[in-house]
Amino acid sequence: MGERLDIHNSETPVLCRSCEARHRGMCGALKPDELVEFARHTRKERHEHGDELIGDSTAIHSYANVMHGVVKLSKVLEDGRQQVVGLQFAPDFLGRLFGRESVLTAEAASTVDLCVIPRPALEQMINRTPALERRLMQQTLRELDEARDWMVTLGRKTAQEKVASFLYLIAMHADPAAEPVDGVSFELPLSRADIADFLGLTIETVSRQLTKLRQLGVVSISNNRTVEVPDLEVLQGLCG
Amino acid sequence: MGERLDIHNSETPVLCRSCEARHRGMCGALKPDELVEFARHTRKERHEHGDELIGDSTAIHSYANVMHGVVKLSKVLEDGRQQVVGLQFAPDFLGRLFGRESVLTAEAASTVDLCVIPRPALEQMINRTPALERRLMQQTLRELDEARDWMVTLGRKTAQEKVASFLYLIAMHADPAAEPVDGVSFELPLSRADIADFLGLTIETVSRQLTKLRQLGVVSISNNRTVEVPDLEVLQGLCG
DNA sequence: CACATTTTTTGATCTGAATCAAACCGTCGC
DNA sequence: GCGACGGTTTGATTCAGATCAAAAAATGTG
Repeated sequence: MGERLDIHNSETPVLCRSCEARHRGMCGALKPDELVEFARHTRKERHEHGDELIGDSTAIHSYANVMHGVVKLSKVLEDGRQQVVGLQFAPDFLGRLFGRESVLTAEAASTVDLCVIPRPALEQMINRTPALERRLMQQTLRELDEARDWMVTLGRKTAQEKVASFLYLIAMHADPAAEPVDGVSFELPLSRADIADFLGLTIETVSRQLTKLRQLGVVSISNNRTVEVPDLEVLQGLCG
Repeated sequence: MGERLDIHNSETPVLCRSCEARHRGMCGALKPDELVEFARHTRKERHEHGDELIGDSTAIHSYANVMHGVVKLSKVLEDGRQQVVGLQFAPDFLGRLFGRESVLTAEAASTVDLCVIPRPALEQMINRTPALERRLMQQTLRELDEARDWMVTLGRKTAQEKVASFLYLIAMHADPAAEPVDGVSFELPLSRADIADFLGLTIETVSRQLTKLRQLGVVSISNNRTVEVPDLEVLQGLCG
């Protein structure tokens, strides 16, 4: 667990020092010299809300770490029906390893800072650094767990439970340290339309359920975006 | 692609010679001597339809390859609502790598043959054999892709499309070589109740939609289990 | 084989969420 | 300040799929 010993090492690239990926993300697997090598290939990119980061069926030329913001992963049926299949927060890894082309669309749900690395550079690094591959494996397994949890929500929960589950998910990501006992406050990273696409509902139903949760005193919402949850345990109780 | 050159090598363990995992599964990553080493730790197990292979919230002591049959992965909410979150066919890998305890239930959906390996043995092998870890990574990524595809089905498709998608999924697994142009015939590995839990529907709705597909001439079903699809392309067209 | 049990199908009715429609509310530019 | 415009909320109605109920078919059993 001595991974942080080198934080004050002058060799650590400046940009990496405050990066979440360095601590909790994939770069935590890298030794100082490996990190320097890694940073030689990366570039920082800022994207605004709505920007498409990866297009469906486009060739995969690069990967990235989410440094800040929220990325929305989604799929669409030919007739336009859309389903959000994942949300990525800092310090998640972005991109489909070993894939020929992307099978989904990635879009900036908020202002997003990415640390982008070209595909060949990362793949060489993975081949040389087992610890890095292991980290990425663990993140992939976590994403699989999350996807399966969400399948339960999509397949078996009521609209009310879905909306509560969504708020709970965001609350936990906004403040991962929060105990369910505490109250928390956070900004919704998604519009009602995106929330609906995440939950397999319509905009109207999402709105109605939010209203209902407000009436129950489970949450209060200001400016359509700022959510306050006085008691996370109550919210959790409504998740089904 | 010379992986099969050693098939006639007398060193290849007898049980492995006809095993799908040896060819398309994780054991394809092993060199002959590694395979021998691997086989020293494994045991073959047969389970009957309905047997619980892994219990929710139980410690993970071993992993396995599915040699034959279908395994159903599912999750339940406290009040008993159930969602099937995955199906594993030969030669899929079974078990949550690096996890402390299982977050789901695995159950034999048919008679299932497993090649079981104790957790420490596999983990040591992974640490010594990068190619093995890579294979498992690829399988995990594939499972993640499948989970996300299924999220679209659960969140955005109609009952008819869900049932068609399920039949199409099974048809493709029953005969992976089949072109969508051909017709195929296969046995359903799941009961109506399991299908309903997979699709987020009720038994009655599944039954009604199957009847409707039969009336449309898209499938014909005998003995409740044997399905014939005269034209896979038509079925695919109904998947949404 | 007859009988009991489980699984599946079919039918009638109900309901939660979708759809259709309109009002409301920032906020942005002029 | 005003109107225009996207996003959100609220209301009325419809409908797909759930629920309740029972018949029919498959499966097991002495």
